[in-house]
Amino acid sequence: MREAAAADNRPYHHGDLRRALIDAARRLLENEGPTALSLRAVAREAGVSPAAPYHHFKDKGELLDAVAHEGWDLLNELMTDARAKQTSVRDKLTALGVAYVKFARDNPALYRVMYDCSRDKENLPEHLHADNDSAYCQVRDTLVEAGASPLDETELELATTAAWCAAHGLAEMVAFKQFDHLKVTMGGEEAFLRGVFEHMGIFGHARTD
Amino acid sequence: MREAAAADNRPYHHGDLRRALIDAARRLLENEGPTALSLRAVAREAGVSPAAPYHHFKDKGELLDAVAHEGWDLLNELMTDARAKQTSVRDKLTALGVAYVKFARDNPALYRVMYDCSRDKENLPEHLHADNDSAYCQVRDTLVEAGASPLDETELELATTAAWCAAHGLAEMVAFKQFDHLKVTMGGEEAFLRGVFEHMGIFGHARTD
DNA sequence: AAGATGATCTTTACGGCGTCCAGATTCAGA
DNA sequence: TCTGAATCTGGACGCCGTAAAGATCATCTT
Repeated sequence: MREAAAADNRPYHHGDLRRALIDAARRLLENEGPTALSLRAVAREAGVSPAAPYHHFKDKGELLDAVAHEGWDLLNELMTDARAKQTSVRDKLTALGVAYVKFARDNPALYRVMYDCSRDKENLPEHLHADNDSAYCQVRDTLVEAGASPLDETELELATTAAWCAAHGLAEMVAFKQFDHLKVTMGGEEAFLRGVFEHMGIFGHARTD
Repeated sequence: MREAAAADNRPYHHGDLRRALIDAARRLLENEGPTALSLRAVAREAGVSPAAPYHHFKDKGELLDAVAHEGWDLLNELMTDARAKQTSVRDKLTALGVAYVKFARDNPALYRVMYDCSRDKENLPEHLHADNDSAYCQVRDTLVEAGASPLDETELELATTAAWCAAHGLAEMVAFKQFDHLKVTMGGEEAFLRGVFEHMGIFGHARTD
């Protein structure tokens, strides 16, 4: 049986160290925050030497990219679920926005890694627009679904982008605790989030003016 | 003549090192990007030993706070000017938003420092809400100025926050070059920015529905 | 005027970081 | 079984943030 004991399968040499490193990174991220996420700490957490990760990632940035990718995958799943639970288009859009912000609230450190922060990357990963189930594409498709007025390509991209900006901005402000008091004044987080989105362009296409 | 040569006045000991350090930091930030902004590099740039800054700042974070504060001051000035140039309330709001995003585009590294990034601060500085000429207060006051419908306190704060989120989200997406192509399709940056803001809640108060 | 005082700056040092390199170990195919 | 490649370790380098101890210099007291 080798070492394929129970849950952890490490088929050869160390095992799937790449996987183990990503998991260790996410564990550290949750428990210690983004600043604690050094390559050495990840290796330590995974139980290997500081140089071991270099056989699986070109450098620290590539490990963070891998972690970020899993973050995006998780976000996409949550948004897919949130969208599927609603029937009306308007509710779908709101649910997408609320799910986005809640994800950022529940995984602030992971969210930060997803948007780079601290490295000086200049671009977001390409899969955000490419993958069909990506957050971006889901918002865009829902806007198409709404399509009372037939939107041209530029207008559609503009609306999607606007919604994304709104959600991202709100997510960061929530992370910075910019309005914990508003949440209570307005009767809970859900109501608050809906209130902000009402103010913003997620529903821009549905405006009557 | 000592060292009080020509333009640079260092009246005693070294001179106003605190000022020199902040300037050096901003210079590095512009020329080398945020990752290059180490405390040692700043000291080097200012021509002092690595430990010298500790007589003027508690730690690296406090230096960054000082740099960030100047960034906010600059942003506030730009927004004051932009607002003053317009007469109609609607134009004022748009001008505020456009000025905000342009500031972030022109000073991406500084903008990052202002929103922390990389340290795990959990809050934004308090002066953002306290100072009367702050970006936040200017948007809020302009919304009050608009005040066709009398807004209650919560509603006002909500609208201001929504506008801030929108602008911040857009600013970050612009920094990530998420739609350089949209800018050209829509005939320039100005038109693009206005287009996005049209989609968002800066004008939420003016909606007819 | 002279000496004391305290602020400012330098030197040195420590541990942690990202990364590279040389060697050891282990797997896979001939 | 032998060989070569993949994987991991140990050690090293230069950078980082920060602390402590000594040097320098403006200012204050007398």
